[in-house]
Amino acid sequence: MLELLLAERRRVPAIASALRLSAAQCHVLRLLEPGKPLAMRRVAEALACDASNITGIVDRLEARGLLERRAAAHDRRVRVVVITRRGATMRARLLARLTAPPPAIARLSRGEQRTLCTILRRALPPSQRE
Amino acid sequence: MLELLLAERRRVPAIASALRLSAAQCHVLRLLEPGKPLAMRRVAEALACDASNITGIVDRLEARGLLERRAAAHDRRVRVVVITRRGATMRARLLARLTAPPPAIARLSRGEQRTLCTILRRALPPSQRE
DNA sequence: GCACATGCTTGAGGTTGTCAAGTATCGAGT
DNA sequence: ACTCGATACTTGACAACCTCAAGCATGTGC
Repeated sequence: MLELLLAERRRVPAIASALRLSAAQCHVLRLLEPGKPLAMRRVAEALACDASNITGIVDRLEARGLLERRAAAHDRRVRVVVITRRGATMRARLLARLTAPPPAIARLSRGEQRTLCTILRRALPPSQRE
Repeated sequence: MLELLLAERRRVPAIASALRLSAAQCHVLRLLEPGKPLAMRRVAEALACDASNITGIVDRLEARGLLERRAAAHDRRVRVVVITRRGATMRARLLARLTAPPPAIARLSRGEQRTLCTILRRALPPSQRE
């Protein structure tokens, strides 16, 4: 019944292409809080895809100067990824558009939005609460 | 805030690959109610992508015997797509899994599920109500 | 030190997506 | 009837994403 709501799925690629990004690149940028390096392994887990995939995605983001690869101090096998200044401003623009309520939500009343929020928050596993 | 809930996005590809399908192929199958031919143009609109894309997707679904291309009676330019018997059973299995409540929803109480339903239903444009 | 696991990269192969160009058909205006 | 423009589909070239298998460097446990 409500899986129809997943028609919202089109929104992410649309926002992405407006910023000259792809959906996968958006997810990586979203993960990278400025100043917080992240091992590529963690990125692969977050995207739930093969590690070899991340190599290419990070390659393209790095080529555009949005992030950097660095060596990890504790383990020389792992490469961490850090967002650059340019990447951070891009990320801010991205997040602004992602969190802007889509038209489907805007159609709801203020009260409905609030109850929707609290219900959905309860549906999230406790680890992911922000 | 609740765009985090779109982490559910991973569910469709997962269900798809379990049935040896891809996400795009799932969407096409979902569109094709048995006995109701659909012009490829309409499929492209529903998927919000280029028409040339549909050619390949339909090619692969047709090669697996899940649907058929036919000529349209009223306009010889258009090709309509019809789901086959095999495609219909595949579609039934697909829909069963898609509409099954994901774990995030199952965590909610019965009453919360009901109010969630009614709110989301109001968020859908009236044309899409089922 | 050795065997094994782990993190990343590379290469091949398949699917999805874009765009541009081409063919066939339709519809309207002349 | 004829032409012109729009529409429906296909094809080809190219890029991105995805998986798998293989390879290299590094850590870890015996």
